[in-house]
Amino acid sequence: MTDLSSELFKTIDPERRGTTSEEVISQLREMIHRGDLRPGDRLPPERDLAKMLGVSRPTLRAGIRSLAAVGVLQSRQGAGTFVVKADGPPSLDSSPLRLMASLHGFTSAEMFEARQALEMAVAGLAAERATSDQMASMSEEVAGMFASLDDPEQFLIHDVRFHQTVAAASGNRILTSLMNMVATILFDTRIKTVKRATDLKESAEMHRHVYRAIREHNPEAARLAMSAHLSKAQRAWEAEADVPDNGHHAEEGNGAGLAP
Amino acid sequence: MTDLSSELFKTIDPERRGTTSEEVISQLREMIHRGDLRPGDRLPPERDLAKMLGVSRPTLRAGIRSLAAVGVLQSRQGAGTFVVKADGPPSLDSSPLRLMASLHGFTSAEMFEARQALEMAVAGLAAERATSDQMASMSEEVAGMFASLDDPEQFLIHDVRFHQTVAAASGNRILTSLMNMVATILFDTRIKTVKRATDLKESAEMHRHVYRAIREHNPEAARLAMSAHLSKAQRAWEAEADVPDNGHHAEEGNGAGLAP
DNA sequence: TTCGTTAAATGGTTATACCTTTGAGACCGT
DNA sequence: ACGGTCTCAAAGGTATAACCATTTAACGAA
Repeated sequence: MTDLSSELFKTIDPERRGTTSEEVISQLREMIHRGDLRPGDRLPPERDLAKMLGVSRPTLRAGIRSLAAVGVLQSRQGAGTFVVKADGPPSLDSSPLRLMASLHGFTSAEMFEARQALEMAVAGLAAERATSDQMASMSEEVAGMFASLDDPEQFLIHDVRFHQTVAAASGNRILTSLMNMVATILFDTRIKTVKRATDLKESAEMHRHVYRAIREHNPEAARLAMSAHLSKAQRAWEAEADVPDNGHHAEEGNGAGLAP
Repeated sequence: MTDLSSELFKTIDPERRGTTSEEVISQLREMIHRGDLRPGDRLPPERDLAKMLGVSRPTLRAGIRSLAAVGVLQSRQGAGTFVVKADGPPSLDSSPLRLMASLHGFTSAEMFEARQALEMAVAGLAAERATSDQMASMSEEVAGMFASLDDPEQFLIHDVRFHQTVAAASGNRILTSLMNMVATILFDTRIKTVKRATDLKESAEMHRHVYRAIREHNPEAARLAMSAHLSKAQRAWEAEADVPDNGHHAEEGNGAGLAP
């Protein structure tokens, strides 16, 4: 089975029973899966844990570091190593995606499109499930946008919070995580675009349309409103950044790079 | 700006200029962003690279390990450390998501829903952009399914390949990666379900509907066909696994856990 | 030429020592 | 008795050095 899996997917060889540090990773993952380690828990000191697992401290540290790199563990010098706290919306680290964007030369257009797809899905679900509290939060953020038409930075804060509220209202934390992952990467870009934005009012209006569709429990309308909003945002960015629309799967260099 | 970002997103403190190993990670990321390191390239030996960066070998290894954990680098004993090759569809490691599923108690329902949303988006895009070659591949896989109605494992292979072909045809590698990430997690589940599947013919038919919609360049039809297919698949799994449908955002324990 | 052997290169592991930060308890002054 | 400061143990971070295991390729014998 696992062999079949490795043929079809490029998975990172689980349970290879090969290197020692991979064994450590497996052990720690087991502890988490079994529930021995719960969010917020503190791991035993490295020196002790190393003895328990029968490995040297550097090897243990290698395993811990791998888990820390993917956002599962977090080490604080002098304090200890903790299982990451699960408060609020869970968040996947976006640096892997960021690196992959550099490696494969992802274009901003692709990023925007991915975000649009995710936000549309999330908006549709939110229209089906949003609680009145969540809708109230959305309304507040929209109001905040209208109140910050002359303060781009403040506007952006309400903007982001609105989208996160919608995501939360979707009730699907996986889609929420993925959306945040992509949105985080586009954030740096947005903060620059918004600075000189001249159409904040229109943007606020479009957010209001999304909110209304969700309030009306109209998924399709919510999807369309969200789509329109993001398309507009993308066009605004492209116009400002002077980036030619080079089709969908651009394979030329990364002229429209993502990193500053 | 970065401060603002850390308030809104839970990002892993970039550029903290704090610990040495983080500095190493930044350096390596810079090299990749700048293009000094390209996919498939081999890094200098650890001993040399450590001297170049002015750090000790364990510290350098810590940085390398972090990057390897997120799938950017890959070390092979005796051979060297390489920047991951970018052939075929790029793939994000799914273990972070897997771990997060355990930590937060994600339900299979959420996983299915996320997959459905991603596959729908991808199918819609594929209907707009699929080349004739890609459509030919899809057709082949569908034919393969019909030819394997009595061989569940073989059927599943064609099934997976069909979905990957559709994803590739979407022209969006980010959505493709995210989709694979979620699909990988559900794979183990599916391989068990399919074994005793009695409705392979119906499943093949539904795949054919997706294919036809894409061939007709009808995005909406493709989305709906894909949605129908996955809904059916989910219901089949739920029925077989005897998992009660506990609403959308189930917050009770993880009775319908993902790991075996 | 071809195949097997061997040796150098390279990542993986261990051991040990020391530094830096953290956090809490002891201590002292008010 | 209260509060602030100090000190020190604990814990993670880094460095050095040595050795192991695997891979690769060069080398030599058939």
